[in-house]
Amino acid sequence: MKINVKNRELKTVRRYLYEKGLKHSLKRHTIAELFFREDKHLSVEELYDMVKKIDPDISFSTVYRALRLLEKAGFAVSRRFMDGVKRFEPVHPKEHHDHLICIKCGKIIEFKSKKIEKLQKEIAGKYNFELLSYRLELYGYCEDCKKHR
Amino acid sequence: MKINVKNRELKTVRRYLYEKGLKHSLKRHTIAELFFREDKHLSVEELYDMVKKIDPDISFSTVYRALRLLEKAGFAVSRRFMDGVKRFEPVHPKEHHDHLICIKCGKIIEFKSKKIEKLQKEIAGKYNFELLSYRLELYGYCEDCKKHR
DNA sequence: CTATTTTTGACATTGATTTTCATTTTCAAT
DNA sequence: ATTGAAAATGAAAATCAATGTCAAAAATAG
Repeated sequence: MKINVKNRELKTVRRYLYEKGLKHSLKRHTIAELFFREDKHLSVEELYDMVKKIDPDISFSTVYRALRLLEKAGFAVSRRFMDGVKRFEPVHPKEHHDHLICIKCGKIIEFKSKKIEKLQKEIAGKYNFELLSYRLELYGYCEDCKKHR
Repeated sequence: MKINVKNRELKTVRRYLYEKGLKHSLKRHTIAELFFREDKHLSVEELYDMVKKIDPDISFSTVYRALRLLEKAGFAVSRRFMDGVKRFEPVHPKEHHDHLICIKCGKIIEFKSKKIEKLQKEIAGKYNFELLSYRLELYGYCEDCKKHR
């Protein structure tokens, strides 16, 4: 039996809003649903362009604020890759992961490596750092793009 | 006998400028000297603030352009950490390195790990990526800051 | 020293992000 | 269903870092 991740996320979002005394609107719902469905790294701009096709009356501001809200609530995290643009991705109840980024087509692939994590902890320990988070990004040409460049 | 890194860098910068038909100005010299002397990750803003104390007649533009020039010439590289601000660091004739960043005081420590690099190559290979560059940043509290937080 | 070319400073522009504020919508209590 | 208080929304403005423009100033070759 398959769990419907998207609906579970949306229910939790609704509960969060309720607990915080915030309101649940159709527009917010549309945005969050699409965001969870896509389940990718998206900039405000990118998500806005997709949202527009579903409901042209949703403004950039609303998409922007919805993503900030999702982030504050812990349903999304944001990061900037080398282009300097902030991108959001849904947070899943899954482990930390890192990114392979194609510098030609922009494709982003997630991966994880326990071995690398272990080495990172060792390094932090060596410098007496209290390690809280980290980012590892690998840049290059993806399988498709390295053929035609 | 200690090698004067700073002067070696400046000589090379001067030669680079000459080869490119560019001019060597006192202001450029002041900026580059300070940049190499500090030998840290600095934003244009940060370097500008330091430069001002030496020569208040140097403008932000000039510092900005000097750093871009150093970057183009290969004497500096730039990157953005999580605060989204571009920072430059002098390039030394040494290997790739990564960063430990204190989220309280902003201190940046460099480190390298051959083991991690090897694992990265393996991962890129697994996804048929042609790996060109990468960044690894570890965030947390440094030795000093974890005491007083 | 002078002519030519580059550099500089001040300001303008860009592009992304964030804030403002007047208006509209939501939601709980009637 | 109506209403009133609080929150959400859209459009526009403000912000902020990064970058571009251009007339005036400075550097270098001759």
